[in-house]
Amino acid sequence: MSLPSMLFNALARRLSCCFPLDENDVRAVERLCAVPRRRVAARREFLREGDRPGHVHVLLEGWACHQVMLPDGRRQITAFHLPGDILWQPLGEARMDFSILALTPAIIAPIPTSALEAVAKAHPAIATALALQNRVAEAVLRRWLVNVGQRAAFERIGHLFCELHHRLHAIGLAQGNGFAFPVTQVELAEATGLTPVHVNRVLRDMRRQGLIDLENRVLRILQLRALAQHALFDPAYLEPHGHHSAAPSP
Amino acid sequence: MSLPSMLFNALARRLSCCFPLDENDVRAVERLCAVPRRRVAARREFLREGDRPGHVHVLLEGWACHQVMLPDGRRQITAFHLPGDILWQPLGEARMDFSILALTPAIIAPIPTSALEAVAKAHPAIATALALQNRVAEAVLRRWLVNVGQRAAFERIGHLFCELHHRLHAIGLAQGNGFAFPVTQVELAEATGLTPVHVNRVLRDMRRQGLIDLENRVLRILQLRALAQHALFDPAYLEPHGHHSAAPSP
DNA sequence: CGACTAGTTGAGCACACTCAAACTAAGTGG
DNA sequence: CCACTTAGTTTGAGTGTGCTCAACTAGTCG
Repeated sequence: MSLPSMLFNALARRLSCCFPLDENDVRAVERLCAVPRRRVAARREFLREGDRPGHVHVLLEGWACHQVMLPDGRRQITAFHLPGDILWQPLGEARMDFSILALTPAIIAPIPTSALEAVAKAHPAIATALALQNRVAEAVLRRWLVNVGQRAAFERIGHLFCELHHRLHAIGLAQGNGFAFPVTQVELAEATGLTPVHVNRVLRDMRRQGLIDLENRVLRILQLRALAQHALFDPAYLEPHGHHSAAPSP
Repeated sequence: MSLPSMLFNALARRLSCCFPLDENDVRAVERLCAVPRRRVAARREFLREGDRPGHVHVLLEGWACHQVMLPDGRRQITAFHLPGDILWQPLGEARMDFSILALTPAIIAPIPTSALEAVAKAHPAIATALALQNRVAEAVLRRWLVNVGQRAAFERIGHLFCELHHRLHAIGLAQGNGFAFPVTQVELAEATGLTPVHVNRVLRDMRRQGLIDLENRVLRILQLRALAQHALFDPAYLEPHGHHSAAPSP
């Protein structure tokens, strides 16, 4: 709890979850974000597969997601992003292999790649934090694959709820066990590889079991321990510090 | 075809698929790999979830895979790795969130992190190639999620075959449309989120349709175009050069 | 030769899908 | 202000893809 109170900048707050930053680092991050912001409406796809954006895109406010569309219209959401997350970082000639969509009205900081590189060079702690954040994002993606590949519908949704709660809590956006949850059931289905109808039924079951309470875009996890246990959620993959939260499988 | 004939080093060959290396770079990569090799038997899990290995692990010969095990024994393969791939790169205090298993007898080069960093600093092309390889690995992971989340069994397996053919071809390990394929049906099932029984039936159908020929650990794709079309395979995500191989969805 | 691993096939079942129809809430325009 | 639209959620009924359980074959190795 109680993040250092000076951390009003979303990126600095997020990075200091990955690696400790001193006041100097934090100020450098804040300066980095002092660029003309880009405001994006909810449900707008503001970066597209095939694009080659010239800036590092940092999400300062709101939720966003990564998605891949198949030619026949099927759609897979491959990541949810929260304030402080880096949505895309240009690298060489590489094109984006997915699109980015805002899930709420969002505020983006488009940072010149050169500026980020300069700051990373001058502040090793920031460079480390950025690399670790990237590593965690990859671990989350891997976990989603495990989810969709191995788990039943109930577990998939439960695991996703636990993951989001954990991440929101880390950046101070979860009051207790409740938090704003702007994801529709259709999007939840596209993220978990299920159909919207089935997602609805699973949510109904979770409510009946008293595990969650979800209405008006607010999700409250009533029995976090039970939900995590049922979904086989182990937050170790979200911690880049090398602490072990639980013993791995025997 | 015809890779530069001097590229006998698997890592150099792989990296030069991502970004052009000159002779100097190639020699630096070769020196980097001049460390005591680690030989691993087939089916040995040689790096485990929770470990914090001190070296960069490069696969020089053979196949390997990443896998995540759930406490109840379910297992998801999250990546296949081919010669020249980087299996794991230490970063800060981060622990591995998956295990690495050899699928054939394999040869690994454990490279000190500091040595790799020094070479990357002295050879910007190598640094770029490494970053791009990493980016491609992430794109492959994302595609696997799309596969398992959105595609039917036939498409999943077809897509995987197309991906592996493409990657093997790039490093010169596919003669025509045939290549050594050491993956068992059980492993194929664990990679695609299916059961071994169902994988078997899908393979039977593919054979009956004359799409593939798989026996004695050799896979031959008889109708690459047809298979790619049926599996909605678009290799754009495997190319870090920014070329567009096909138009994205309309 | 027995033990083990990998692959193959059959029969029956179930989890999640499809199709279809209400229903609610919020926004829009006449 | 109310009809109308649209997006999101909810429920029912029937279906099918892929799963489970089980048995059997073929190859390999000690």
